[in-house]
Amino acid sequence: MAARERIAQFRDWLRDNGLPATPQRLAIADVVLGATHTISAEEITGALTARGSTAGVATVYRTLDVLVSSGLVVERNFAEGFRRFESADRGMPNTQLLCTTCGGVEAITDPDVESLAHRIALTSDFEADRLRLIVHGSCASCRQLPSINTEAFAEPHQSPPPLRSPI
Amino acid sequence: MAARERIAQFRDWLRDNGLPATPQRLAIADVVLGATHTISAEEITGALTARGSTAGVATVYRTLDVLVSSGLVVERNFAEGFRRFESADRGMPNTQLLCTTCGGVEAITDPDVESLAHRIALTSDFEADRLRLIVHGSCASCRQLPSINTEAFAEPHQSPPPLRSPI
DNA sequence: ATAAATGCAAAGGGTTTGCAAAGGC
DNA sequence: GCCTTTGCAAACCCTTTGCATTTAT
Repeated sequence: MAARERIAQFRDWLRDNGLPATPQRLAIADVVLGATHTISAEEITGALTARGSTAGVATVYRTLDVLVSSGLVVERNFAEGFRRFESADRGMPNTQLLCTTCGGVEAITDPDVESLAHRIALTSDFEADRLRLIVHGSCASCRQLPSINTEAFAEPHQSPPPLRSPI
Repeated sequence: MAARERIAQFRDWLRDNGLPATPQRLAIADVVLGATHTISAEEITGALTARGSTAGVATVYRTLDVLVSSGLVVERNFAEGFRRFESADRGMPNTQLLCTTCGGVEAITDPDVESLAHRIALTSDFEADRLRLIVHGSCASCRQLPSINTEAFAEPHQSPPPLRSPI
């Protein structure tokens, strides 16, 4: 598993941001980044005690915030009444944000898209193969420059317009 | 406005199910079904007091359950720490299930797609306009044709490699 | 008349916060 | 040693539940 590398990345990120690499943080990162699936705050504390180390509930939540800030972990909400967390290293872009003004495309990865699509496919007795969420709208740059041309930045802030028409 | 018709529908649904059409229920239905956007439980109580009528918090939540059961209202979760509700009548298809075998297209509407897209757009500082979830895969009919494969993971279609294996 | 809904307040569950003590850099 | 983190518990927020009272049919 690349979990060890990712923990190193977390340690580096902490150092680069002047944050202490406490044993609790590393242990929590180890649990979350090493989990095969999503994991809840409660499950994290359980996994910690199971491996000998411990961390208070507050510390778990605060560390999760740090992990999400570092970009190594993503939060996933299944409307269960609590949140789940998962390593952010899985998945290639499944979502495209298409700016109708500048034609830019931002490809992002969001695990919830996979979950939702899978759930919908199940409901419709459909076997999902590959999927994509397409969102048309206005990117931040175009909204902040209502009348001014987008040449404020030498280069277009995104790729050329999409080749394939949505639908 | 069609809101009045929908309230009549709610009243009918209550009668058909032997449930009393209390003034609180009708008032709450009026607020939710008449709202232009999503609305939270707190906003509902606020709107009620603003129009003279009142309803306890518990009644609001219990009535929301009833409204969702009737199918006239859908719950939407934006991971804000609380829930939002919306009239279920707006919703043109936002999801397409494309069968790569027969080329068939099934268009469906799922409120969660809207919720998810809005959440993603928020995170990316993107203003969503219109959106669509596209799922490529195999429809039920086409999967039953090769009767040798029960279904499970017997032998997945060797078609183009999936962008990512469904969860 | 009767079964159900309401309101109030208290409980509930996940998450956050305040503050003294502990610890990384 | 300074500044941040930790741990504990209380506080918080949204939501649900218990129970006496009110109400629709």
